[in-house]
Amino acid sequence: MATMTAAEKKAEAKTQYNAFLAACPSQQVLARVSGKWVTLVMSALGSGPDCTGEPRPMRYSELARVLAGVSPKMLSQTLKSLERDGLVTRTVVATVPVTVSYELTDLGLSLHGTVRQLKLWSEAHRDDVAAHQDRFDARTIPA
Amino acid sequence: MATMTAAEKKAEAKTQYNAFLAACPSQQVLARVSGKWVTLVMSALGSGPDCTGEPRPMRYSELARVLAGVSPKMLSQTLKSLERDGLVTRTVVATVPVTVSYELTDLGLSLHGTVRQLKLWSEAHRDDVAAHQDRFDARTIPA
DNA sequence: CAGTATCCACTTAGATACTG
DNA sequence: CAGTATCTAAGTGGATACTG
Repeated sequence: MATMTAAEKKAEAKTQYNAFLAACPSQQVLARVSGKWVTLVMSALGSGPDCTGEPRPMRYSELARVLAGVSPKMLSQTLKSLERDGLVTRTVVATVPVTVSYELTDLGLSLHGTVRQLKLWSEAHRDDVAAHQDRFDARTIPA
Repeated sequence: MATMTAAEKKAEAKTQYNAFLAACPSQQVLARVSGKWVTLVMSALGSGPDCTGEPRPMRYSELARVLAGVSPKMLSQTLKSLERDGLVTRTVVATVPVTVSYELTDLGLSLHGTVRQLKLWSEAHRDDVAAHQDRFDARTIPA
């Protein structure tokens, strides 16, 4: 039906693009890393509670304390996805009550290192960005 | 009122944490970069339509064509936020009808380079991650 | 051409309460 | 201690129609 051709072509183009999007490596990492808590969990695990130390394993409750404000749901969800991706290990010690500790894998550590690069960029350019924002807002809002 | 103390302490801790979160540089870049279209726009502008060329300016409609499936709303919104952050420039040429072109700034180019690192990590480790996911799912789902 | 305006759908995160 | 279950709020992206 010729009447559908335009819409069909559009839909098809979009499907193809979504496929490309889904396959795009940078999109995948970005999606993984951009969850609200994932970088914070990885930071805690990768640099200690104060983000300035050595990588070390931490327990669930310790993470919950360090990441003040995280709900059990989000912490659990975040840790599970990181475990699924092979970025952290989950170790259960059969004490009573049970003890669970989480630790970055080598893979997780390497991603942490890469994300650190982004962080360094941010620290290096945050003033730049803020200045641009101010100028932009000054030009657009007051009108 | 003593009955509110626990809730108050919790709220305060959360406020403090949100402040930390807001101040955390890596969170800021992540938030900026993780919009669905921002890396795609930056890629198009930074590597040409096929992601393998040189940085060059592109027009609104050209971006809309290359990023098949993007709505005018999202493209406009994405470009505006990138412009606000000083990552792209918006140039209006007073032809008729009007012509607008967008181009990465040096700042935008440098962020593009940093994000490229993430992309390289992803390409290097995607099989690793997929393998972990498969093993994880195999262990958890079939139970 | 280069957007803006409006309305809707979906995903994501948080609060809260309960369990092995 | 280490979570799970449920419900709700909020933010984010999409479809569509219209404008300077």
